[in-house]
Amino acid sequence: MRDIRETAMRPAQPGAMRLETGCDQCGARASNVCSTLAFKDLDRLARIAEPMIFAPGQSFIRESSPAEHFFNITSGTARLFKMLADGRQQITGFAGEGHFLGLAVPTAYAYGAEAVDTVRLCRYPRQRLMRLLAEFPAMERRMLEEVSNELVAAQEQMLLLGRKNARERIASFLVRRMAITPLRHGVALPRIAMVRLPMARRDIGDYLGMTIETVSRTLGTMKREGMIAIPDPARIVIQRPAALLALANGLA
Amino acid sequence: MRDIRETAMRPAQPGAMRLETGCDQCGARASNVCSTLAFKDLDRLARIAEPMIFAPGQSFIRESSPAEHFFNITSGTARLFKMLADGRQQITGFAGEGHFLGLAVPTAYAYGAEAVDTVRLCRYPRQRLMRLLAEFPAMERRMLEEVSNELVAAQEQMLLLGRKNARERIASFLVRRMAITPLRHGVALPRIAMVRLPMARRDIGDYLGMTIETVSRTLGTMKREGMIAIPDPARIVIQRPAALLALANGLA
DNA sequence: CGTTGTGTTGATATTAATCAACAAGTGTGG
DNA sequence: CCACACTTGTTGATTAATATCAACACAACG
Repeated sequence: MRDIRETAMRPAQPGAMRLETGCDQCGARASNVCSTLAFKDLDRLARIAEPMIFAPGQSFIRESSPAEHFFNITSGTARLFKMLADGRQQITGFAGEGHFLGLAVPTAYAYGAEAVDTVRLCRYPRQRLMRLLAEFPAMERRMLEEVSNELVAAQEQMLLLGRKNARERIASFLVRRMAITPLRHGVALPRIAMVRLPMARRDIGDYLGMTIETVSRTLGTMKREGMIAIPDPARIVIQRPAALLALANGLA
Repeated sequence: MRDIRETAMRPAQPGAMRLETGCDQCGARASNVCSTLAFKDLDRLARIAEPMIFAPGQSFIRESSPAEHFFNITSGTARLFKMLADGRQQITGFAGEGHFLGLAVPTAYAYGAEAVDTVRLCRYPRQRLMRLLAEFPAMERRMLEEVSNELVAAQEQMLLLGRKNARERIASFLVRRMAITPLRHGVALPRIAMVRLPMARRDIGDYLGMTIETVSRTLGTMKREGMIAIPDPARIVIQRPAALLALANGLA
């Protein structure tokens, strides 16, 4: 693990500086920590960051362990999960580039985290980061915004888990993923979209509250209906986005 | 709706003042907005508060409507819910005395809110409150804390909805409610506890992702097993708290 | 070239939903 | 005051959806 390098980008507005953290090792960048920090603050933040890299399957947060660190993913996808004693697992979310982990944890982590594919991230000692944060109200506001977004997503997921059937769950998942996939020109609903699924069927099931068999069967049915195509298990082509969206919202 | 009255309590620490908001009309108090505001700040906050009262069943937040207000419940219980077009409903949480509503909403409310029993609350114009907040970092931190707690609860609920069976869901619900009921001396797990359920079976079902029939049947089974007693539909006596807790965590 | 992991598909079991009936409580109007 | 409608909760019978158990195809890998 080598030194972190911080980059000051061209100011979006006069007097404002965009923060970008990354690491020499992986070359990745995350630019969503805070948008209004002074140059010297960037420096102080970067100085306490520890860049790390994790292979697929590696765990980097253990549920219920003391929350000593704060994480900022720079590339790859991680699964965040809660477990029951008998091994039943619920994935509460997937965290990708730019996501924060360890925000909503007063003392102990409320969930575990594992790398889905190769994950690069920057780790910050929690105490030191918190002391820094206290000095930068803008950063605190950015964190509130981030946690709020997560909460909205969590509420949406509760609706899915509590009230949607298998087809609607898969459709909702694909629609959400479609939004995550970077779209050219920011078009909201392209005629045909490709969704990448870096996670295994097991993870999709544990995220949507169903078994791998039901995930597979439901995808198979949609494929037979011409709603989607599956060139390989990790890629889904959305052939009828409008129909999928309607299904996701229980309108079909 | 009359004037709001603000009360300055004896300072917990020198220089710190505890905030308490309430309304003359209902007499209720909520003292958890912020614990470290100067006296003049209390005054400014209280000046923009609008005390309101809602009868059982009344709606005071409509899903997807512009988030123009921020709410602080002073007494009673409200249900927060999301709906699908065909009427399926998921209650994302119950909000009681001291809870904040409308925090995690950038532009539009992500959920609707209705009074379960008689609800008294203080409403704050969002814009004006936000301007005030910007001046009080302590308050912003308190909000982050609140949203974080909600997020942790939401993740716990995802585990429940995605992976627990009917018995485990009901057990988890009762255990959670048990924690909410104020306990004398703060004892964590009393030998016998009483849980009040101000909400109807319909609401419990919509919260736990099951039908009213399954809620009723599951409670009936637990009663027959001697795990709980049901003096009337709105009160549950926990007769074997340890067994209930084990069941809630999937250990039975 | 066997081994292992992943995804798919089929047959069966199980859980909870649905449909239905009814009891008890509540409010209304005559 | 009673008759009535209406709501809520409970329980029973049946159905439907998904889980479970099982087999197998296929790719990756030593």
